[in-house]
Order: sequence, then structure tokens, then C-alpha cells
Amino acid sequence: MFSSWTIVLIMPASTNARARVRAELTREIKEAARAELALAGAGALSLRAVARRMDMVPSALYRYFDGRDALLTALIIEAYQAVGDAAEAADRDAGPAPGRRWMAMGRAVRAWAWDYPSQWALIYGSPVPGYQAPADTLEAGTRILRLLTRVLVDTHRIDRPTPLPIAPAIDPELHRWLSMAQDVAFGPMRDEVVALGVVAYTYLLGAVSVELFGQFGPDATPAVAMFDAGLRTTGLLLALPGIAGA
Amino acid sequence: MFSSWTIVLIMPASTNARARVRAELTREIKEAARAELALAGAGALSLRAVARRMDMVPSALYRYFDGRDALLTALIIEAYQAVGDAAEAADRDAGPAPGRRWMAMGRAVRAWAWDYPSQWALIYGSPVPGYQAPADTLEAGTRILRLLTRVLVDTHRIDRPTPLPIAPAIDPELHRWLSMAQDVAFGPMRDEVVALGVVAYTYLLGAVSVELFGQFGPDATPAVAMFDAGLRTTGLLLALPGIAGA
DNA sequence: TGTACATCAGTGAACGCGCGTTCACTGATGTAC
DNA sequence: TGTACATCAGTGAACGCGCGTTCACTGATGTAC
Repeated sequence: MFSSWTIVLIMPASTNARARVRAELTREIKEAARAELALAGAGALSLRAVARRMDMVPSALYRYFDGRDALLTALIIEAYQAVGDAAEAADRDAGPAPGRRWMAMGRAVRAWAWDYPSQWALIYGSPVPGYQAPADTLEAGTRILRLLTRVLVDTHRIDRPTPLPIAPAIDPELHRWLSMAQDVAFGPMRDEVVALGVVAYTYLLGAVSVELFGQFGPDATPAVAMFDAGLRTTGLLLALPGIAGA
Repeated sequence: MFSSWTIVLIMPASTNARARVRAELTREIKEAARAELALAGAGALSLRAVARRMDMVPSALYRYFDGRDALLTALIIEAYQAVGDAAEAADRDAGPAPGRRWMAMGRAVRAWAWDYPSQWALIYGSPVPGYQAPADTLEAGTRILRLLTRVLVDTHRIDRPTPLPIAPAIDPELHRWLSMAQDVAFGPMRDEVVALGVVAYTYLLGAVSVELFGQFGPDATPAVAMFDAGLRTTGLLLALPGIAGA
């Protein structure tokens, strides 16, 4: 609903009824596609099924999307945006303590994944065979990582180093790789902090997927407590102030 | 190649030629199916495509497997076994130090995943829509977890506690969940150790998938150094002796 | 050792279904004068 | 305000392809006597 309002608001006043219907239908098609996604999975997303759900003829969809892959791309970008929005909102509401912020955004990411499992699988599951993501999706894909950076940057300003409980050794090869990561998502921070940031980010995505995809076994109960404990451990690893009680 | 020998050796001496051909063809069908898996993904694995690859008619495959799902199940079980074998072999060759054993098995798991990415996706990627894994796959799916337990058990014997650098707080709900995990895969160990063991296991699976599935971005180079650093960090977290130089 | 029979592997045709994409078309909505 | 024209949405048929699974069958291999 939020996004439909956005579309309405950003349209110029001269927009005619046809354009407004078009925007609304575009939104509905994506909604129908998400419903299909949940049934069939990304690899088997079928334009004809989406069209049936819309009570349209399959060829009509080509007025809105260039084909199956274009529709998939739109869904991927919006999924990245949605999970990014959820994480950012949680961060905003968490107060200033970095530890609390990290816990809040991690929990929000997990909650979003359980609300929209097929969309989580779409962006963080196995790649869709035969689908090549265009460059548009990349910027959207780094939002959580950049959010983590914002959490880290106050704690680990390069001019005022906070001690770390466990610091991984940095050899030249790792240093090169970390420099690249710094360019993409992290600011000027010590190699040790960037490395632990990557570990924390990797852990977050991995913990959500492992639990959601059922790799603890099919009869394993959802483990909020375990997820929290792991998240807190990575927060302690990053020496985030306020993590202990979060 | 190893598995074909195994099949031959465990057959009784009275086995006739027909049974031997059957075992060999069963093996070849699975091999062809793995090749198809790499092209199309698990969701789109096609019996007809496998048959074409075997120069057989599709219906002939029903002499060997009850259908598409039965074939998938066989592939899943063998993939779990293969990655388990790789991890166990690495562990065996790593010497006695728990730190070195953990590094060795983690690296072996990552190497196997890069050797057989479609098989990794089959067992640790998003679930195949419409496919329900039978109980047979479960025991195979816990092998890596149980291997980690064997690494942990000497370091953290319950009667001779080793201090942990970071110990997550254990509340009653977490305690209940951890008791269940202990029953499935871990032996009698302190809750803190089991919790960190789950964190380490989760991290291992997550780190391999995040890198393999390209979630660091498409132009990110494979990051052995980063993977090693993360693995070493979890080893330090678990206080595994010998981890520093491994 | 030889023969009659049972078992099994693989064939080929068919059923009934799905898919993405193209194309010429109808009819409604919007625009310019 | 009214009319001629352009734009656009959606239709329906078609192309050429894919799929899993069933079934009656042929012919080869193995078994029992």
C-alpha cells in the first residue's frame, strides 16, 4: 500500500486516468507474480499463470513487462527494497546504542524473511538458473550491508579505535579483498573491523536462510532464542556498545 | 568412481550380470541427472532430459526410479554423503588439534561446494517447490553437524570446562531449544558450547552459500582469505586449541 | 546339457497438460485543432 | 464544444516447443527342471 501511494504522489498533476490505471495495474501484476512465486518458486514463475490470476490473456502482460525476465527483475529489486526498508525502520526505532541497533535490524530482517519466504529465497536463495541479474539489482542488494556500516562507523571510527575481543589476523591477500569491500559498502575503517563486519553480515544472512530453508531439520521449531543468541554473539564480536542487554 | 567400486564390492558373489548392469546404469542415470541439475536447477530437473542424455526413452527410467521425486531424493542423499565424506576426510588428515580440524573441514566443505555448486544448491539452497524430502535424507543432513561435535567434544568435556572468550547468555527458552539440538547432534556439553557450536555451523553454511550464490556482488572475487578469516574467528569463539596458526 | 518358462529392460505411441512469445486485430481513451 | 486522428490496452489464435507418466509390446537374459 505504501508503494502505491508513493507512485501516486510522485506523478505530475497532469497525469491522466490512463496512466494512473496503468500504474495500478503494474502494481497488481507484480502482486500476482509474488503470489505465484510463493507457489512455484522463482525458476518456475510462469507468465501465463500470472495472467490467469489477473484474468487477462498472457500476451496482455507484454504491455507492462518485456517478458518473464523483466518481471523477475522488478520483483528482485522490490524485494531488496522491502527488506532494506524493514531493516532501516527497525534501526531508526532502536535508539542510538549500536548494540541495540544491530539486534533490531537483524530481528527485522529475520521477521521479514518469515513473512515473505519466497521473496527471501528469490534474493538470498540459490540463483535462478538461466536468469542473469542486470546491474539495477546490485545497488539495491547492498543496502543491508551499508546499513551495518552505519551502525559500525561510530563505534569504530578510524581515529578512535575501540578494542575488539577477537581480532582476526590480516594477511596481504585478505587486506586486498577487504579494500574492495570497503569501496563498495564500508567506509574508512580498520581492516579488522571490516573483516568482522563481513563475518557479521554473512552470519546474519546465513542464520536466516539456514533456519528458513529448514536445514536444522524439518521438525526443528523456529528458534527466535537461538537466532537472538547468535546475533548477540556477533554484536559482542564487533564490540558494539549496549549489546549485552539488547 | 569411488561409489561405483563400493557398489561392486558389496554385492554378493552370486550376483549375475543383469544385476551388475543394473547397478551400473543406476549410477549412470544419477550421473546424467547431476549434469542436468547443473544446467536447469533442481526445480526444473527433467526426466526426459536425463533420458535424452542416456540415449534412452523416458519411460525406461521408470525401471530404475519411481519418478522424478525419487530421483531427486537419491541425488540429495548422495550429495549429503559426498560433502560429508569430503569433510570427514579433511578432518582425518588434519592431525589432532581441534583448531586445525575445524579449519580443515570448513575449507573442505567450501571446496566441495565450489566443485559441485548445483549439488550444494540442491541440499543447502532454497527448497525445491513442491518437493517434500522423505525421512531418509535427514540422517544424511546432520553429518557435518555431528562432525563438528566430534571436534568440540574433547575441548569442551562437561567435566573439564574450557573458558570461552564470549559466552552468550542462556535463558530458559534457549535452553529448551539447545536441549533438542543436543539430542539430535551434540553430546553432553554445556549450553554455551552447544549454542556457539550452532553459531559456528550456521556461519559455515552461510559463508559458503553467500559467497557461492554471489551475494557479495557479481564482480566480487572468490575470497578464500576472507572465508578463512571468518572460519578462524568462529574457531577462536569456540576456544579451539591450535586455531591461531591454522 | 537342453529345453520351457519366467523375469526383466527397453521401446514407441499416446494422453493431457504446460510454457513464452509473436502477430494482426478491435475498441476504447486521450489529444490537437 | 465538436470532430478527426493518434495512441494505447487487451484479445484470440497460433507457433513450436516442453513436460511426467501410462501402457501394451518385443526381445533378450536368467532359472528350474
